[in-house]
Amino acid sequence: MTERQVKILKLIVDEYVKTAEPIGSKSLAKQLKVSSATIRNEMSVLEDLGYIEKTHTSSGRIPSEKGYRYYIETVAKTIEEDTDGFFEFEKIFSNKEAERDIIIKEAINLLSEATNCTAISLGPNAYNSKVKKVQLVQLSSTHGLILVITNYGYVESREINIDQDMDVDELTKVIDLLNELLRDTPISKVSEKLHYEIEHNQIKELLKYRETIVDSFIEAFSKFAQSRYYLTGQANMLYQPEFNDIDKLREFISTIENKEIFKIIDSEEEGISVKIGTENQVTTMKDITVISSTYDTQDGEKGTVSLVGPKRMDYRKAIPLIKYIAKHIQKLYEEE
Amino acid sequence: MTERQVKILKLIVDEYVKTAEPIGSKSLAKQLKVSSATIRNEMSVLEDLGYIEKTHTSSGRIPSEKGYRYYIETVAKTIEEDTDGFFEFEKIFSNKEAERDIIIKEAINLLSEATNCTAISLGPNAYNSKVKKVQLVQLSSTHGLILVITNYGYVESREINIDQDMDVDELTKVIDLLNELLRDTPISKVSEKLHYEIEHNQIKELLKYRETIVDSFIEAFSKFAQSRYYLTGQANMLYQPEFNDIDKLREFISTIENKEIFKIIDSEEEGISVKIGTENQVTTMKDITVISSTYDTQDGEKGTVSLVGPKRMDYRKAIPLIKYIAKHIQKLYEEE
DNA sequence: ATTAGCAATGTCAAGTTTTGAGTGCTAAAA
DNA sequence: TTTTAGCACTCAAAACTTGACATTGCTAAT
Repeated sequence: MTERQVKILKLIVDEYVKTAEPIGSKSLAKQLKVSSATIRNEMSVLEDLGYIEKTHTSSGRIPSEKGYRYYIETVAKTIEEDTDGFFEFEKIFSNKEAERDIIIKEAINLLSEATNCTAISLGPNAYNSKVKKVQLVQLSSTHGLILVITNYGYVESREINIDQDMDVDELTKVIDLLNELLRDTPISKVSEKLHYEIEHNQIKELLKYRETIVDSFIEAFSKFAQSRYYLTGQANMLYQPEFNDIDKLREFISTIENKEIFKIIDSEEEGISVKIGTENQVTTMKDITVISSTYDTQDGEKGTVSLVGPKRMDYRKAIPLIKYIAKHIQKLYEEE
Repeated sequence: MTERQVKILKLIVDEYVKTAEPIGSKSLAKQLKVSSATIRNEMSVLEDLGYIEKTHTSSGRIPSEKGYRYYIETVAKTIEEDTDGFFEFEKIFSNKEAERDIIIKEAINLLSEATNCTAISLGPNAYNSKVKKVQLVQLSSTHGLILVITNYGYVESREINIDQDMDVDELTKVIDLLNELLRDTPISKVSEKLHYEIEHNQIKELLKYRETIVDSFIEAFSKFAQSRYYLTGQANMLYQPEFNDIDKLREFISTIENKEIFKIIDSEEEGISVKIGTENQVTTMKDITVISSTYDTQDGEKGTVSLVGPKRMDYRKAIPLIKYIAKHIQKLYEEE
């Protein structure tokens, strides 16, 4: 590919991303100061090489998947440090007061709005997080609140009734025992461990409260099991011209709701990954691009930030943005 | 209106709800065992009375807003105790283990699915709930977790750093003090109260921790301020034929996202309310029906369950359903 | 009061024409 | 050798035409 051909490919991608219309030779001629005939010749070469394609014999060209791929590899990567216009995001991440989960949600919301795509945050698989502390807070003589706190600082609560025949001091002892027993136990192992201990009668005290306290704890733990994800902005996609066809939209939404994207997002790949169209193995996503970036928590866990949208996506904006967000979420975990 | 005319109106509504197509005289003739000409005469009367209308000169009839209104007042109200087919809902509400919020969410999800409309739950305005307890849980020598628990059992948490120069015993005292000071204070008044006490130097101890603890508390409180609502099922609306026109859909979604419906839902009306089309004062909702029902909590607070969808809605199903759900949510509060 | 019959009306789907943006090729110009 | 002007050709999208169809309103007969 000559330098000029690269330039033309670049322009085609940029323009097509903006307008969603096939690009003709005339419009490029103006920008490159050559005649449209010259552009046509070059386009013909680019088409033979597979970087662009026609929607029909006499239409302008649109980028092919290979074209996007090339664009991303060469063009987008060179501008990755361009964090201009990230002002709104800076504001979100510089808020030292707010809780991490809230900050992440806000960033994901803004990401979706800024790109008109669906944004997804897949938190570190909470199922693997560990118990830091369990606690009983007494609310009244008959009510209490069981709290479970993990090493990521997540809190789950369950209300319980305190029967009259329960002695508060004794309850406290049980909690202390549970704390001792469960500290640093992965959430996924809690249920197993409790049942084991109870069955082997190691802790007679627990038995007495089986029905109430222990079961409530297990309930609270199981909430963590649903891995923490946050998905937003399907409605923003309404404004993408590719979804003027409502059936496409329906298909897309149902793909998302069926959790099919998670197969793609939840991959093992490190760092940033861009899957364009058929590069996603799922057939319903042949016109969809998924960009995701992983981040590491302090504990060797991984989380993911992803963006799902049409192939015709503003990669130039989206890729640096996702890198930026992943980096900052990771920072949030480091500061802990 | 003669009895037969009522019968025809009823059939038109039922049929139109099912098919979304204008109803002609022929199809009704079969069911009523009279000729189509007779039906046409009757239809003509119904049209003069304003209960039905034509989409164009030679089309079948569709119900007008007045027609729906009549249908709801007479037909739907008589079948309100019909709780057949609520099996799935019974299952959700009979789960005594799950937390109230979870049950409500599940019910709202199912409501949206069962009706293909958007469902909204507007919880009792948490801003009016009261502080039941504040608590500090120490996680490590340098970290703590501040917890605020309200009379509805909601928990909000904020992590804080514990500086070395903070004495843990002293911290506990501060918490005790805060507990004493804030118990039963409406959330909305907390910030005000704290600032007042601090400025008037009533509690010198607080001053010292202003930056960290007190501010963290205020943060945690402010989370309650966003009144708790849960909105779901916009995607289900994709399957309503009225939204085959994507612009209508866009308009609808943006109405919802702009929180305009809350103006309508959050009304003072008691019990169930059905607003059809232009009965909603918002112009963008002239083709939309909103059904809502309030429920009471034990504390004289009110919550709302609502359903937003096209005017052509299955009122026969939706109205009893919403009544049923509101009733059961109210029960959840009573059992507390 | 009901019905059969029929002209009139407007939608929808299918087919046709027109328009215009865009291409590919060729031959001349640079 | 590269670039360009010119022109015939292609196809999609928009505009228009047509005919089939459902449905109405009316009239006159039952």
